[in-house]
Amino acid sequence: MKPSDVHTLPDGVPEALEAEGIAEFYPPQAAAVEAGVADGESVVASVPTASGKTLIAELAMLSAVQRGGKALYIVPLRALASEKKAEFERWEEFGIDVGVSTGNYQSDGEWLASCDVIVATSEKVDSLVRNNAPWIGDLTCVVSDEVHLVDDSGRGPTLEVTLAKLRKINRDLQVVALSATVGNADEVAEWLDATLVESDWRPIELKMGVHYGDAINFDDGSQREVPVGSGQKPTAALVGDALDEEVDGKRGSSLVFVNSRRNAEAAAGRLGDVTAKRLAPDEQAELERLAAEIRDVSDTDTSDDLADCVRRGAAFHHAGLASEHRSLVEDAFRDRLIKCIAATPTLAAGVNTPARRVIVRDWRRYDGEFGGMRPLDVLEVHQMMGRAGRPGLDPYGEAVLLAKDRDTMEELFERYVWAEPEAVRSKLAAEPALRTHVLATVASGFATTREGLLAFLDRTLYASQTDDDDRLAEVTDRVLDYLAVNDFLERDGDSLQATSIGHTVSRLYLDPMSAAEIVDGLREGVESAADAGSATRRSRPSGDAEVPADADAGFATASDLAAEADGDDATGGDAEDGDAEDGDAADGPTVTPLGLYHLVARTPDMYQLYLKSGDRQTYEEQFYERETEFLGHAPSEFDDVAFEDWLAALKTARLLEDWASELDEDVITERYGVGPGDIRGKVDTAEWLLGAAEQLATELDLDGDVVRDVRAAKKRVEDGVREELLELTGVRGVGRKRARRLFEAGIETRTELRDADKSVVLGALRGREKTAENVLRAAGRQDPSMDGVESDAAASAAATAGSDGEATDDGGQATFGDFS
DNA sequence: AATTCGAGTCTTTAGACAGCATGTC
DNA sequence: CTAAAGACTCGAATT
Repeated sequence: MKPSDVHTLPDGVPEALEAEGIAEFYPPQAAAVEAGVADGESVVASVPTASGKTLIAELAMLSAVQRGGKALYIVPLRALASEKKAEFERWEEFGIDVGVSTGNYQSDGEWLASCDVIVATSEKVDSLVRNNAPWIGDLTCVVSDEVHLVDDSGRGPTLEVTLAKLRKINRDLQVVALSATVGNADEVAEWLDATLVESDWRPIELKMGVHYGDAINFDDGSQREVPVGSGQKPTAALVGDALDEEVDGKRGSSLVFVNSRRNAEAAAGRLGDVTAKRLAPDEQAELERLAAEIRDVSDTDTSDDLADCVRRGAAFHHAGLASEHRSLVEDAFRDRLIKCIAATPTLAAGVNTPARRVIVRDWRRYDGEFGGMRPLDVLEVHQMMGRAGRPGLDPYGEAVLLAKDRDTMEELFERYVWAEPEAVRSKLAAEPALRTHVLATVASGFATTREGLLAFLDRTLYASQTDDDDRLAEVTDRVLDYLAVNDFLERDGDSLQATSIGHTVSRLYLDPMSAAEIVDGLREGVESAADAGSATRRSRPSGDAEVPADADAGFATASDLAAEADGDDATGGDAEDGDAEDGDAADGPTVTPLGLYHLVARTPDMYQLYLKSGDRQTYEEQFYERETEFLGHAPSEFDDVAFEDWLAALKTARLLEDWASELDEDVITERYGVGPGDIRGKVDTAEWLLGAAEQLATELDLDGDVVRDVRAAKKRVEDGVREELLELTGVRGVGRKRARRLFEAGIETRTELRDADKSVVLGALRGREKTAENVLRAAGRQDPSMDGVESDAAASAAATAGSDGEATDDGGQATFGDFS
């Protein structure tokens, strides 16, 4: 069967597909067409990665649009949303408009309504449904990519409930679910009333095997000699071997999966030795350029280490990388410039990065709940192995596990090579998942009674998988109690209704538990502010009498210590603000940024930082020093679990405070043991939660000061600056660094900037004319031209002094970058 | 005397969605 | 009930 056999596509599309080289459909694609994907029929396609799933989705969506409909493509990751959008945009010449909607980025709302195909994350779709996006009702076709993720306890329930809601809104909705090969695709198909298309077929052969001794033993019985030199690690031997084998003049790249970030970095460092020896001269030059670009992304150790690997042809990849790092590495690997990536599972789930050889080095991963190292799921290992084989480059892909003895080899064959993937099971019947979805379901009118709610939940995968209806009802009742107690819902006899605040929580996409924590915390903040100066102090354990009872002394000690220890003064100033306000509580707030950061950090919506050894003591001390700033009730220090959580949240809050005190990225990454990507993640989440807190405070009509404090704390974390720079960072083109330099040069407000002496502005911005002109224009200056203006010496001196070490450190690079 | 090597011990441990309204150095 | 790699530490051997 071929594209022109499908008569439901828009004119020209079959020809375009054939022009792309699709002379004949792959067997799973043909099966899907026979099942009616292009005729509006629902289909579940459970097929290996890279076997043409996307085309199945495209056939469904394009034919749906041709019939006058509208299609939605649901992805699990934001990065995949942009990838898919770019892919679908090639249909624009046939009149198909493509839009994206994620938390990060979204096409204009009105345009979205006019789009034919919309790509969005599952959470975003859920949110759009909650907020009654007008176009949801127009959908005729929904594609759910990677549906097997309904098995995920954190995010699976969202996908499940969202699909149920979409199907309820439009009874004739065509659902196309794309899944990795799983143990029970039939159950998924049954749930969605869809035809199942199941296949093991791959366009590129995948050889799976286990390396043991001096050879890879493949599943087809063949062997490949890969001797491990003395003092050499098997991984290095395998990477080198792949690179030495040329097929059509193309050398083999490798992907190595390991179980921790640290292992990824260490392995990449070692593998750099292997790749560096095998680079062509032109590649070396190219890699040097790439390394410089990577180093430029962020001034941190992670960035430097990555650059060092990359210049030798290897790289590591994990969630601690800045997103720019990630895409630079991914792109260079796809362009075959980087020969080998050592990665954590980020890469297995993310954007498409195929390699000739995939090495699953670590097949066990630490799991705290399990209490040790736990073998990875078959599904997960298969996902990694599925990355083997680059279409058009490799005749086959090789996926290799490592065994150090014969027994392990047998076990690995048994456990992964021959094994069927696990069945996917719904995780909906857990309290945290239901808490949020029950509220949303009631708030957006999908159910108005307990029975209606249960009837709706009966449309989920969970219900179709369980025989025990009581369990769901039982958890639902517990959740309803919780929501009623916290005033998110009202129960009147049998009927359920969301309160005004309940609606807000649902709309803001908050976990109700986060909302309850935030509301409690803010209320307490207001009360203690009203309670001028007599902020309640918690009692200390008896041995701690030497800690000054006076708040001012306590803060001074804290900040002095911090400043001394780090050799910079950024923390000091912030604590001083606290001093002034705390000492004069009669007309100042007792709601400090740290208090707010801590409040949002201990919410279930914020992913906690891990307390390392020594951290416990550090943050316990800070707990007592900053005690008055916390909003809400601190747990007793004898309640070990709760207290530790509180301290972990304090660590997160301190990170945010440091960021909002203009501490340099490298200092923060070092102090908290995180990567640049983690800082961005924390800051993003805090921004979102503080934005939600602001709206909750407004909605509850809390004291105006609190709203103002929340907004200021949010702005500070958003821009990464202290209070006094907020006005300057409001100017386009002025971020935390430039604002500080301008401030040091005596320019403190937008007006002062607009009317400032040009030479002072130029000096403060390190003599970069173009930048200075843009900044002045953004500030509203009529004649921003810098022609013939000389840098003011005092201003440029002040600017460099303000950012000391860093100026000498990257000065050369910054100038260099300026010319490009 | 400084440096290197190695055995034994200690420490640490993956990932990442969401509101709203626009733009870093 | 469960692991393993890397970082660190300390002491001995080497240069």
